[in-house]
Amino acid sequence: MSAAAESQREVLQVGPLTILPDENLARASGRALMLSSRELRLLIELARRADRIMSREQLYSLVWGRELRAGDRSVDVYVRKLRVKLESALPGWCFIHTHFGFGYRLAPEPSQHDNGRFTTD
Amino acid sequence: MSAAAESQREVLQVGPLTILPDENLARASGRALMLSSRELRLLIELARRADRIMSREQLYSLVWGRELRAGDRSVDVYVRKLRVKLESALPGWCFIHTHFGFGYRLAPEPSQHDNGRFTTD
DNA sequence: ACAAGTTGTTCACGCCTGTTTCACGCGCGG
DNA sequence: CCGCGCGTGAAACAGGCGTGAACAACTTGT
Repeated sequence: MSAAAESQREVLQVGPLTILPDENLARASGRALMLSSRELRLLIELARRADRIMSREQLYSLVWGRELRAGDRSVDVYVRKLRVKLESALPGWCFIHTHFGFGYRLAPEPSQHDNGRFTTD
Repeated sequence: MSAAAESQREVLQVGPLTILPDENLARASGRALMLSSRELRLLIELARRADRIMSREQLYSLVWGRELRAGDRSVDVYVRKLRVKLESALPGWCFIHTHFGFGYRLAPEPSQHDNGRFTTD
């Protein structure tokens, strides 16, 4: 890889999360996360479409590279693995939000998930 | 993703509300709302005819895809659910207005509950 | 090649959310 | 004051999703 390719390196910033796909690495407030290959890949694909709802079919296709079979819960399982590690690394933050019947959405939010209740005082 | 496909996407703007039917998502001042399938669908159909009075029969037909049966209060129930979540996300705004005997109308208005209402105990 | 640890996949149980329906009471309009 | 439309809470039901664990596949060290 040349210096030109280096300058193109993708850097995904999601709140206190920094994801470097080309380095196979994600950092939480600077500290490297210990993610497996699939976990990181899922986080990357979620982060590339941050704040957008991604269906299980889309995520499976992006991460596993093939079509999701009916009844396959792989995405759910890896979403959980990610949630556990992210919660462990950044307590008080909520990143992966479930949209019932649709899929998941990545967005950095404080644990108070009372969607839109602000004290403007 | 081409620019052509992107330009076809429906975007409904209702005051501080942004509704993206193709993404199954609605935002309040940029923040994603947590709406169920039916709630979102109802909001979409209301927003597509914003500022127009929609009868329960019309709304039910658009959202549920079949004819409203006599005595069915489903539309009322979901209007309430939407009102609660919208009020929670955007305090001080009133979006769904009741037209007695006719139906509902979606329009962004500041909540002006100071017009002559007092508690006489 | 074998053992041990790690990662990936599948399964089943049950909670929790969403949907439908019902009932009660208030309010609007006549 | 009366009647019906509407607001509202909650029960009942269904199924999507969270979760732990067993099992398989892969990696690493000796």
